[in-house]
Amino acid sequence: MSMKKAPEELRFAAMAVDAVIFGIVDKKLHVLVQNVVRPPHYVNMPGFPGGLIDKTETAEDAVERHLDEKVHLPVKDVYVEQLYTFSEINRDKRNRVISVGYIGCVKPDVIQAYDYDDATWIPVKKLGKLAYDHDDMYAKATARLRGKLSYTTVAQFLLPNNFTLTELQEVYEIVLGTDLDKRNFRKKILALDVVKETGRMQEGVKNRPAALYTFKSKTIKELPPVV
Amino acid sequence: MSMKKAPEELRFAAMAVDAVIFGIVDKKLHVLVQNVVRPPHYVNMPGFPGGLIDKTETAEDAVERHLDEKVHLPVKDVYVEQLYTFSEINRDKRNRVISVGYIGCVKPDVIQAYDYDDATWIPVKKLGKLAYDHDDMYAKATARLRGKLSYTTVAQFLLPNNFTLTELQEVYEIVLGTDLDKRNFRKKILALDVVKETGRMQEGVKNRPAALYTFKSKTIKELPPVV
DNA sequence: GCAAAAGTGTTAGGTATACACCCATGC
DNA sequence: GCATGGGTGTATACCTAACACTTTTGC
Repeated sequence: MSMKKAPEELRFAAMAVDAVIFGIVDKKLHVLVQNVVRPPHYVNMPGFPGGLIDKTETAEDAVERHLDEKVHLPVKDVYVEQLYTFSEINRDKRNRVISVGYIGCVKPDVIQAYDYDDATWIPVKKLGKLAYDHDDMYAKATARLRGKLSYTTVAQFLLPNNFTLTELQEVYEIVLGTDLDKRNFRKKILALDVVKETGRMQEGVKNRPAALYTFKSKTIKELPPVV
Repeated sequence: MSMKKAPEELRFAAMAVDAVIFGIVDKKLHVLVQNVVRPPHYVNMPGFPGGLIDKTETAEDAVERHLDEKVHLPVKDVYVEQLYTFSEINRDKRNRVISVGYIGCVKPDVIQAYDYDDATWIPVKKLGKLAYDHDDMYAKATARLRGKLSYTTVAQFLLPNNFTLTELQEVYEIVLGTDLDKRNFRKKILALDVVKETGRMQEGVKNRPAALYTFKSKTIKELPPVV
């Protein structure tokens, strides 16, 4: 079956996707940005990676392709979900572009091994003015991330497969910006029955080694509020 | 300033909006549907109202315009928020159309006064197969409505400005599909401090008249879970 | 033996749940 | 006076929050 184009006068806009990819490095929340080169309005301003949707793709396909092509992040390394669609008429000052925004999370080992010059992981506290309407996109993205963290098991996509309960707690503290009580956090998370002990221990640490845990399910699950 | 079109080969898709509008009639949750006439695939199948985004509009503008034009629901009568963007390649079998879905809520008096033949409020329990991917859209829409009801003051958009606490409780029961305890519900909702007594009472009821309440704020607010 | 992080329980306060009867009104 | 829905309080179980010391390891 062949898909026809809509009549020309209806196709005034290009469709794009953009992705706000989060990750934790050095106990700080980071996002992946790339300089935008789109004269005359946005030259060397950081923005979130993205690009146009192709006629053979869904938006989900497009975001995966652009993450791979533009910033060398293969699909398998990133959890993505749709965030919000941005359609302000002048959001891209050159042409009308409507963009479907996504959020994503990557595990720390992916960031550690990240080796691509044209994109940068920057701590969210150091984010300045971004290209297009990406400031707005960032605001929606962090709000979503915080919500998801409390009510789902997204934390698993910001951690290695095996992690200590302290590391898990730190994910919550870093993203939510609050300190949590160690004993209460452990009681809560264990009661939720989403993680299990691997039986293995931390190695090569210069203090008492912690037990390593893993999420029982590899997929995101809804939860009663963790925090 | 004039907005250029993107190059022709990038503009393969038309952009649309669709809106799942909820309302309560006779203590049952209803949605507004309209028969789709789009031969050869969708003829006289119910679908949610919507239409194309125009080059001078944002998606939000478009959804408001189409609700007004296609189903005679003026903006002022409906609370709308963006839901999700649907981009499956064959979601509209004739042309490539990407649609930004919205959910909306209207107050019962709007439905009571509703007088337009080309659209119908139907009880959600009677929804059958819908046009396009609107089944999927409906699933996302109800899930969102349930979430919003528990964590925000959306209920205000499904009720008259003045309502009894029993009516408020019924909104929760109808949408969430659960029975709630009257005393506990009242304690909870009053503790949240979002409604206030108007000082007025129900009139013309054949039993003890209930006190009328109103929401303190006309806009949606986040809440700790009501239910 | 010291520095560093791991691991572990109890108490008190507050919140959620379960539950039943009297009240005001119209007819 | 009866039918209808309005309005109210208490006791218990559960959950949350606050809080400090001992353990294990590397150096």
